[in-house]
Amino acid sequence: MKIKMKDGSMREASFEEELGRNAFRHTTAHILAQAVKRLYPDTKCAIGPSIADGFYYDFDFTFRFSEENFAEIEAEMKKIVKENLQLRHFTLDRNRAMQAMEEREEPYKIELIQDLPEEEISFYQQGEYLEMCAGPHVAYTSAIKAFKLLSVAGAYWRGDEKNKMLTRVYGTSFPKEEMLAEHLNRLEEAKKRDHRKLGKELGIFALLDEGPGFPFFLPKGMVLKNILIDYWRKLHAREGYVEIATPVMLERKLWETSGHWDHYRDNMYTTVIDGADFAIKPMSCPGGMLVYQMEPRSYREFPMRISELGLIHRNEKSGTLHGLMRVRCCTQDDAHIFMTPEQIQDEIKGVVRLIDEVYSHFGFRYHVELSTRPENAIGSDADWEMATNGLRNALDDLKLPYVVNEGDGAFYGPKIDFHLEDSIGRTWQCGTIQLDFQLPQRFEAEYIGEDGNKHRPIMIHRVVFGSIERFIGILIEHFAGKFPLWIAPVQIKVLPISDKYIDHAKGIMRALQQEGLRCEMDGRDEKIGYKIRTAQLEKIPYMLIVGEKETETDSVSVRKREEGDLGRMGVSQLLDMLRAEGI
RNA sequence: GCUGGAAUAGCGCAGUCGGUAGCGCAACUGAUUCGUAAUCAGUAGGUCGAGGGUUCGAGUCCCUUUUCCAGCUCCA
Repeated sequence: MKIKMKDGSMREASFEEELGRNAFRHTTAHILAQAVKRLYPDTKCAIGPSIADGFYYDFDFTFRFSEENFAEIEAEMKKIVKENLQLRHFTLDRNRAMQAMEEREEPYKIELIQDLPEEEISFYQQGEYLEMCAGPHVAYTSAIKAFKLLSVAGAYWRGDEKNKMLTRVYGTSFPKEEMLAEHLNRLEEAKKRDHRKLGKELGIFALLDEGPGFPFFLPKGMVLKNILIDYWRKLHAREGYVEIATPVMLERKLWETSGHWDHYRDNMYTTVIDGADFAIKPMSCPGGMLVYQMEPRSYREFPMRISELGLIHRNEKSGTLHGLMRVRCCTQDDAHIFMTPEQIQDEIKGVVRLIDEVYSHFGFRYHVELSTRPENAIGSDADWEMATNGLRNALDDLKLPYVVNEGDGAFYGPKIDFHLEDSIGRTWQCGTIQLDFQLPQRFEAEYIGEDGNKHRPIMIHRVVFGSIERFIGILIEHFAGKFPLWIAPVQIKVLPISDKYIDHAKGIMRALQQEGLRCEMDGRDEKIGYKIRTAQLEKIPYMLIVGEKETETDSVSVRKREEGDLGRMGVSQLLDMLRAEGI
């Protein structure tokens, strides 16, 4: 494909390359806008970029727009493609650009021009349609062979909730019909992995009207949660952490000292006890500080790694809740590390390695972001710079690629975030490492240094899972509910062929339970095919079929979730096989 | 929180023009005793999310509200 760049030059790029794909989708967005203007000339256009899997365009319609309008627009878009319009690129100086947009009565474009620094403003024109746009674009509209409008939603003008809400139309496009069909199919498949659907089907968790955003963990979910916690405790003991638990609810004065009462008030649940204000903790750090403060501390204790599985509550806005991924109450696998300035680099690196070990263990791919000072920050510029550099240097030392998120840090310090992907490619922050100079200062924390003088410790907040709830959500989608043996809530189901073999089946089940395996039996009066079907739908890793032959020879027929029938074997042979897989 | 959509049996869904709620699976009972993804028959199950209104009559129309879904904003 030929691509027309902003500077007027032409480049060759295929759809497989980001440049080509973005130009392709971006051009489709222009075709959408052109069709909309033809059909509903009073509509005002805002912006229409390409995104990961397609494109969108924000419009200000004069009527109630809905998906029912899609057919009409898609028909008009097809016409525009067929007309094979050339995309002409040119620039206008600020005055003429302004004039052109005023003539066309495009108030959003005018606002954009006012904020643009350039003197020469880039435009693309296709047929009668003129768009102020930095491009790049494909050369002719006929390149867009396959496209589809997907959904419509509200979006604030310039992403600011104080601004007017516009109507965003999402769509996608491909050079071939088959590619579009394949993409739509993939979206359907992804929906089947949705942790909210699977979490319900597999009996892992529930969200009820009585507790919006407060998940109920069902027996199988609790098994999963406890396995993750066991794994986590083992790792942290190995890494030299000590574990504490601090109260869920603490007095207002503590939150005033920590700064949360001023900076996090809207998100905290509060109550009154004996006339005093209390807040349910939205994070565990202030409680952790109190533990640090209980005794005089020495540099000899450093680095002091104190972990806590903290049950935290945050009053998240109703519209932001999302299954287990975004909840109002969750368990953070928190830890606070107190140290000397010299220990910063090594400690951060240690935590990064730990997080990498855990994510790799589950087979996750992740990306790292460094978030810098936000607007509502507390603390001096110098502290922020030192803290930010500390994180940056550690990442550079480890040669870990990362993107910088300007202004996205916590109010008390910068952070490194680890993001994991869900089934449809949305990413969720899980692990985070935050360097904090503020809290030790606010609590006037101290330690006695080698020189015998008092010093202020440096503090790291860090989580590996992030929230265990969110991590479980990611796990469900990552494995599509087919958990590996070691975390499967039910590892084995024994299926007697008829009730004549129930006694033998029960014996097998008990023997495996004695070995610490999570094992159930399906003793219903059903045919074996039906029991297998049920167990497969429950996504249980191993099924043991027990009938006449097995009872006579004291064996089991093993069926594996993915591979099917593995043949007959004795229980000890089965155990060897399971141990080799990891249980 | 904002914009738009949705809510009917445990789950997945149908319900026409406003006329007294149905299907499949699951559950339960009985028959069946079976070899790697659904045996057959029967039974029971619903203040149609909640509250108000219009009407002779509301699952259906109107208002309020709760929750969920998509996106925005915000965030682990």
